[in-house]
Amino acid sequence: MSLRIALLGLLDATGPASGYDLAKAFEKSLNHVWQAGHTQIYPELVKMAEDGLVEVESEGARGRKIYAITPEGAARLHEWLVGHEPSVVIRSETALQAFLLSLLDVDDAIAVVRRIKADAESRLAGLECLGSPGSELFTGRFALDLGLRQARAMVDWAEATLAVLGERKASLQGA
Amino acid sequence: MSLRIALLGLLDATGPASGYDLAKAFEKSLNHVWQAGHTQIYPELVKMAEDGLVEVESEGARGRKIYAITPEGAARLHEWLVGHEPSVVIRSETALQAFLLSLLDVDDAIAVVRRIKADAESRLAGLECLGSPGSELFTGRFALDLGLRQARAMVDWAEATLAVLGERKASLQGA
DNA sequence: AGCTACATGTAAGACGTTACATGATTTT
DNA sequence: AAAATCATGTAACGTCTTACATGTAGCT
Repeated sequence: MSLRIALLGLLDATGPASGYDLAKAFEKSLNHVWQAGHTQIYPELVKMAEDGLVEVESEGARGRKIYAITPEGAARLHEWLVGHEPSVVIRSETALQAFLLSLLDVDDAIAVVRRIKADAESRLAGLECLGSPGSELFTGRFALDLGLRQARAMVDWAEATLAVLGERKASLQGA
Repeated sequence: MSLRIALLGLLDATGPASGYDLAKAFEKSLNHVWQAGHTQIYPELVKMAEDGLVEVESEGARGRKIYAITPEGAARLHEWLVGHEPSVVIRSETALQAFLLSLLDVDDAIAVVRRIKADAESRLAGLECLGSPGSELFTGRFALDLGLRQARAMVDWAEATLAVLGERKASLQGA
């Protein structure tokens, strides 16, 4: 369902586009929010066209098909955005690592948390770059801000956790 | 793959347990980290037993089967925890809503963000409750801290966004 | 006798990833 | 002429959800 919403949202925000364009848009603007490759996007667009949410506006060179959102599609999009209940389906491998951290000895745990921290920092840097002046964000300024806050929360967690693990290590060595 | 890890982690941390027990454990301790119902857990345990990662230690009343982690399973768990590269597969419906917020008029946007805020606050309250003294957290203190930070980041984002939207609304009315 | 909690499973379908496959146009 | 990019698709497989299905034990 949400893949449909993401596609409708992109079509609504940026105007008609091909599946190829939409796949590119996922890569460069939506990727910190939702992920999808072309193998998922192409069949979905066909189904959405069957359901009257989008239509092939024109066909270009190399079999290029330009899809446009229909009024029905726009209505569904609006409905979802306004009416969707926040459902927190969390499935984070990093959080799972964090959950099981106490099963590791201190040195392993420190190594794991350092890796998580480095990853979060590079993600943070990437997002900061996206938001820097000059970069065009047709939409998604709010989502970028959310992404930044979440990445910072992860970095902060890693730092706090490293501090705790460092203390634990020191007290073990003292013993 | 990660479902296996979560199950191995629970078995390693708390000792032998039935599929039923593990499903309960998911509900009450892992649910803010990974989610899985019994229909996913039971078949997975069978496959894991075939792969030698767990074994049926004993059978109790009502067809109850107690699974225990094998040395092989413990080795795989350790390997994953230490070696797993952080892969950020983000698929957050809330972030998608945030991304498309500018497609809504200001009042709708405010309503959506308020709902997100309320949801994040109740999640935060639930986590704070889990962490309160007296509650037994056999493992997962670090994951709880991470969850708290992420929930707080969401609440902060909602507040900041509401402030921006409020200003936007005021300037529209002034015009 | 009926209700609740325990305990396990199957099956259909939605959603997602990886690998495979094809061909047109543009650039080097 | 070769390579890169554009552009679309299918198939197999794995994961996850929802609905269905079954039976036991304890409590009231």
